[in-house]
Amino acid sequence: MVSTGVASADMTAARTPTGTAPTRGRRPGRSIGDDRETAILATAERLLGQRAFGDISIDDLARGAGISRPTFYFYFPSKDAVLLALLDRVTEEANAAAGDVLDRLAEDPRARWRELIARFHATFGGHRAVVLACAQVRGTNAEVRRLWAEVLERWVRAVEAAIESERRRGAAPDGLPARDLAIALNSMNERVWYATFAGDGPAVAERDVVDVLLDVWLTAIYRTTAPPARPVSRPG
Amino acid sequence: MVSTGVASADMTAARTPTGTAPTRGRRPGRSIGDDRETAILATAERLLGQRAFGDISIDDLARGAGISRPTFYFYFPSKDAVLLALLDRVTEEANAAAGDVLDRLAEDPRARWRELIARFHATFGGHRAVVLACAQVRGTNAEVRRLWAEVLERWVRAVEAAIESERRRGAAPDGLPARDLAIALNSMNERVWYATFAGDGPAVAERDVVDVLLDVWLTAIYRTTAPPARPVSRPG
DNA sequence: GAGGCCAGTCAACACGCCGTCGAGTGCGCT
DNA sequence: AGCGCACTCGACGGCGTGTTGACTGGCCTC
Repeated sequence: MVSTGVASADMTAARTPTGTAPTRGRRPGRSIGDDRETAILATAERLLGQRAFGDISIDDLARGAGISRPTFYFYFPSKDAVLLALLDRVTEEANAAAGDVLDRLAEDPRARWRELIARFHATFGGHRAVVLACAQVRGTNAEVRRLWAEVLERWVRAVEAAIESERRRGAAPDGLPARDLAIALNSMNERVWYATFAGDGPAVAERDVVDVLLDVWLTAIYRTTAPPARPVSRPG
Repeated sequence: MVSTGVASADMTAARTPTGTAPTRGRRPGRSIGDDRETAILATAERLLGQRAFGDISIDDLARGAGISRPTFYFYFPSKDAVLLALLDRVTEEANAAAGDVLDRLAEDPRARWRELIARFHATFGGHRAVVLACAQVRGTNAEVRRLWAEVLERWVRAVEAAIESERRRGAAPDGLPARDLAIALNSMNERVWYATFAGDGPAVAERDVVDVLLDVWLTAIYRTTAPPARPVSRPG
């Protein structure tokens, strides 16, 4: 019943209400607004490293970017929109980092799964302030929740397909529906990383977290921590 | 740097600043204040079923309990303290529901682990509004975060001990440090339940969630979904 | 080169919620 | 009769938010 209503992907674009490309056409190069916008983004990521998202006011963001509070609204419709833009950059980076490792599982399953988890770990760890802030406001902000659900769905589908592929080639046994398994494993990673980066409550040491997650993934998918690289020849 | 400072377990007790038992001594039975207090709690849990915690004002809580806003502060120091009291009741119920199943694992490991997970599921599902609200504000409220970390630590320790016990009796193979494994599995459950109850993003169907979690637990701990009830006789 | 449009800017306002203060009321005990 | 305490609330000050309306200066058109 919170009702977000309209709000769509253009939440980050306050200016140029026309559907055309922003700030392009008349002025070929960068307008002054681009500088301000990136300044706000930079200020936000810097401030997030120092205090919680809720303790950062719009005035802080504006002052940090060298503008007044009303001017902030010229660039972003709300504080949350800034975080959304930051999250967008991180998830894109994560997607790029993941690459096509899942297509090359048969080469060496254990090594490839580890590569996947390690790359996500590196990406999130490199922007932990943003990731933590998003996890914190996901509860209160429908837009962040929606965007996160979208990227998670994408990763779940990729893992689901990979599990099914491994089952088809005989490397992984049948069992849980691949989608359910993919959801459970992705969920585990998310929560474990959060605890590790946040450092509150029971957490796995940052040094060990990739191998711990990998172990659970492998046993859940293959029932062993040493899955075969080539199809097993079934007797009969 | 948010600095909670003093804040301790007495966050829920605003009245009777003396260290003695609250409202006891002069009046033997229940004072009118007890009614108000439970009315606030009941209003909070009811309202949480309708809208998010952040969209509930202290005035809403007060009006719902038939008192004015300032009077609310006589009973609770803040809105968060109400949620904390609610969470306290739920975790106590969960602890009670868990009982001693972990001490009876050897009888029938699969059945006992399933019982444990199913009981937690039932408890959380019965108070999903409270659980969801806590997950949402854990990011912004240090007290909720601390309390949740405490109860999680307790469960992690219990599971860790159970895993080590299963390894000692030869039912479970060695592998990851038991504590890391316990953290990963508990984290998974928390996040998966959250998604299932919240219904946003990729989630396991509520009907299946216990069996999905169970499967991952068993494979991670035993490398099989059918762990032995009695010690295996090792060759040699 | 006069006119206008438009990106960009901010002082000032209205709103909502929060936490507190100080002034009450009525009951029970002395 | 009178003190004390559980309990109550009107009213205030503060903070952060989002909006309004007016202002500047560059560039483009006629």
